[in-house]
Amino acid sequence: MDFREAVIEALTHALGDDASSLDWGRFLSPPKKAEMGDLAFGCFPLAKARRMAPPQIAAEVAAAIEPTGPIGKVEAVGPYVNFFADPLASLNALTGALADGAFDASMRSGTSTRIMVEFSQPNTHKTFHVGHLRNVLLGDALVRVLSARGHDVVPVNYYGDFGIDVAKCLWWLTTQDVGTPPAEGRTAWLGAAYSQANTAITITDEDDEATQAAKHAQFKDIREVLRRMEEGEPDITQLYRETRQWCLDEFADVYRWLDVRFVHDFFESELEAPARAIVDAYLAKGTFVESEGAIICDLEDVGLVPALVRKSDGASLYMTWDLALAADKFDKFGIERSYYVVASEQNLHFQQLFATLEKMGYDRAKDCRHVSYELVMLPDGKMSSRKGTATPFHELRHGVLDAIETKMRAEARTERESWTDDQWHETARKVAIACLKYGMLRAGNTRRVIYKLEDWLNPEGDTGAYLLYSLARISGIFRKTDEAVDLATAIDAGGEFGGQAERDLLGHLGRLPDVIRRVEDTLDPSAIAQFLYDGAKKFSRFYQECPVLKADDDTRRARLALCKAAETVFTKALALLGIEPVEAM
RNA sequence: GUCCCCGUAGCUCAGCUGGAUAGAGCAUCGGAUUCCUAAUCCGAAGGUCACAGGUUCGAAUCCUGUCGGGGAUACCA
Repeated sequence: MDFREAVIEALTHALGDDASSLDWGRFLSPPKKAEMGDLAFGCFPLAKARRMAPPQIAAEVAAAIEPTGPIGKVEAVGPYVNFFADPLASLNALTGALADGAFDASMRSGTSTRIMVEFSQPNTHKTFHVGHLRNVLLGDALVRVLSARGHDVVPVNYYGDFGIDVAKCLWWLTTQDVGTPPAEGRTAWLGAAYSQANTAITITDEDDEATQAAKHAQFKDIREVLRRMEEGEPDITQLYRETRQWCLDEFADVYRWLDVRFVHDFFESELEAPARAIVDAYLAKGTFVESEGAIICDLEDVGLVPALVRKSDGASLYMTWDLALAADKFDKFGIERSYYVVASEQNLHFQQLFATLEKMGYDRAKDCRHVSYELVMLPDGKMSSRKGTATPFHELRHGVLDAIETKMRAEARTERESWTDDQWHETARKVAIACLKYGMLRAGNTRRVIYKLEDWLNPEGDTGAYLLYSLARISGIFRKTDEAVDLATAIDAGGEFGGQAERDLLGHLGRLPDVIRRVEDTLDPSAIAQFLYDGAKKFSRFYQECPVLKADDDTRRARLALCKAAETVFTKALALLGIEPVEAM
């Protein structure tokens, strides 16, 4: 019997009839502070029936319970009855669950669902920058969490690889002296061309009439480039294909470096034909109607402004392609739930999309969810690929890698003396990725992230490096002993095991399944980042206060088992964020 | 105008379905290293939880309103 069950049984016995109608999930929870115990029962709901003040009830209930088995101690504090788990019994329960798979099973949902998660959605011919990183890491973390929950997850990407913005870039390349592209960062190079084209044709208040006319003429040229692309004219098509491939290759390289995978890619360039067909079909059915020369889906009955599905000049828009994409997802992939990881600017777009799909007769529209998150901002405002103010991703990657390797090389450590160059690079890579992923994912989805390179590289405090460091210290302990720890074997004597720091860490480790259950509901993985950081802090305290290898036999065995459990749980939690541990750093 | 998000320590943020003395990191000040990695740990200082009402035995948390910041609001993606 585990601790929680034992507490409920003891309370049921002590409370008699009053216990029958209690909602344990609501009134039985961990206390605010760890030194107050492992589970607390608030006596508030009994106050009316017993016509007594909660603190009085708590005192009576505590006195009526004799601690046995997993329950180590019971005490009343104010209106609460606090239960302390027997440390050794808890330790054995946790290590046992980790060994026999019960822990992993408790992370899984009862039912397995086929879920598609669409994320990243980069545009070719534009700079891939730090802002896009948040989307990739959020989507990837959700894929990992939903998979751990036992779902059949289908991660997909959707490339914006066609349209007027691509034409702007190609127009600039073909009309200006742009030199040759760099060996690395060709996407950023194309993005700069795109940005310069935008600047060139954007009309400002200072422009006189002649300048304005010139800019209009340039815009007409860009439309002409788009027309040539659409008609597949050889010259421009070759340039389009070549530059598009540069971008796709570079995206693939970024995903590989970040260890992010997709099982299917969708391309905007392939959606135009089916998108047109959908609009025609539902126009004929009457689901879509003509309005002011354009075609819309009226959504007034659900309280939304109409969704525009075809412009008055006959062109398609985002909405049109998204309808075709959604139809594809439902019809060809047999998915039950469909998630879209897209910034919060698109909140209305997705409300309209899902409402339109419902009107089109897709029952699954109610199982679509928009995973909305706030943007990554620069200290002085929004990042814009249009204006070219964003830090390209490859710059960030190198900046972080260099800073971390410099930091490591600056301090002597016996662990590193025998490292080969490959080990240096590999460790720096893992630490860099931990910093980036943790830095992005520790903020809640509704929170804006301010990007400041100094903060990302700060070696102290609440960072991904701290998490890896804690884990490296555990590895360090196991490196210095031959004593093997078998989680499946229960420990029968704990010596001095059971101090505050040990009980605190132990209690924390057991909460991971609750955390990931919550993440499936909220689709916000920051709770896992929080869990990891809190856990690392608790471990550091334990590490400081409790010598492991120098302790007496019984104490040492128990503490080693706790270390092994912490290593196992932290590694699982890190993996949910896509972070790999290091043995030493 | 309407809708969405945010407002908690000097700064950046946690705070799970309402419950015990509102918690971390950074920055500031003080302390810890003959001992498993000091990218660490301990302590001090720092709060009218934007404001005003309401619901409740109890509100940072729920409701209403006000103020401030950001975003969206059919022919950009």
